[in-house]
Amino acid sequence: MPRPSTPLLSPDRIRSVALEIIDRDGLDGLSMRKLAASLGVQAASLYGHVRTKDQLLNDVASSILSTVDVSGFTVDWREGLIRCARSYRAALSSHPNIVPFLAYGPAGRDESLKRLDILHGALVDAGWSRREATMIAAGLMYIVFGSALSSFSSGFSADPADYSGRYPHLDRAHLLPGVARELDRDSFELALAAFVRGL
Amino acid sequence: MPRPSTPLLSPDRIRSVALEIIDRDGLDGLSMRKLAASLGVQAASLYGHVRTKDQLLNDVASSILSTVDVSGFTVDWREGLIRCARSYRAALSSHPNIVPFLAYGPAGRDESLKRLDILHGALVDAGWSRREATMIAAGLMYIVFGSALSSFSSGFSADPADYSGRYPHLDRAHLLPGVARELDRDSFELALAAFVRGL
DNA sequence: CCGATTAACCGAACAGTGTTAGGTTAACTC
DNA sequence: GAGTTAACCTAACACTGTTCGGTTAATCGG
Repeated sequence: MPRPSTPLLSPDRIRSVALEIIDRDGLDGLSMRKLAASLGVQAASLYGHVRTKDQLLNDVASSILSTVDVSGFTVDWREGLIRCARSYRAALSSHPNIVPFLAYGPAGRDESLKRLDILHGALVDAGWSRREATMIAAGLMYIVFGSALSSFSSGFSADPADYSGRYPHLDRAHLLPGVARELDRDSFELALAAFVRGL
Repeated sequence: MPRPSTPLLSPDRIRSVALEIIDRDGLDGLSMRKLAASLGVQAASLYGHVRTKDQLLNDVASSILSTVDVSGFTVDWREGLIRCARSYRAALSSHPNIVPFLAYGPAGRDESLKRLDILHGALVDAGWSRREATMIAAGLMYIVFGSALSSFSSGFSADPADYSGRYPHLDRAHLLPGVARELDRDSFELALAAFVRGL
């Protein structure tokens, strides 16, 4: 195929289809050839619009992080922290398969830094020292990313035989998958509430 | 080379050299061929001792998690939580490059479940309901894994130009790499203390 | 002590990966 | 209408994890 009359590809379309594949098939399920096929194109053509796969994943991640809302600091800083954390978690947990990728790179994504900047400023305005503000923001991210990994409750087997006898206190762990979603949410809320209250 | 007089490979040696490579070259720096070369052997030979690369990584991860100490619950549960979390973090932060791998799989690693079982049991003994114990353990893992990702302070650039102007409150973020280690530790301690105090 | 079996390693290959170089043609610009 | 640019292509490179079939040494049974 030579140059088509109307372009088949655009950075936006590439990103959005890439995210669809990641959501459906997981992070390892995304290959440049597969992505190209979904776009009706050959793999090499992608490189006219995207510098590298890693960069593409960064862009996808940024587009997700850009939905995070940190505008809730008008009330008070505790409530602001809680709203910010909830928004972060909501963004990540709607695309859980990309979270392992976030675990790799530095947090130097622009969308992430912008929100961190606002968070940091609001905490300083509320009377915390700069160093304290940094640590509090870090702690909040620990809880957000830790819960987004959700390598906890959703990682349990549905087979009772995997636990009975071997782990005396986990004899009901096989029930976890059925309620993993709400348990994850409740665990997040508990951790968040305890953290903010304990500050 | 035919069968050598004394075997060159053993699961232990493979695991230990694999971990060396991961610590030195990162998670992506480990390939079966490179691992084999470091062991003075061809890649195919590894498969007589290891089922698959994924399984090998799981074994390496388990060997790290097996160093986590959860025996500190004799005092009281708050102190027990703190000691357990510190031990977990120490284990992970001494091999940070393997943490992204942990973000992938389910938490169904035996070494992890054994310690979770003890933690859960101790919390129930301390008077928490089973559900509360599960959520508290989850929250603790959030903080441990979130901080182990350390995609926070160690992910900042050392170039002031990356921040000045663009992020008004992060104008000293370029100083972070120099103090990242202690700042990460202090942030972890702050988050941990706040979480436990807030329960 | 000898024969059969098993264990440990190797070479070569397969299918798949990200990425690049060079070619072809349509659309746009002057 | 000629020249340039942009968008796609085919083909290839150097990798990846993994498997198959072969070769030889160590080990075990009689």
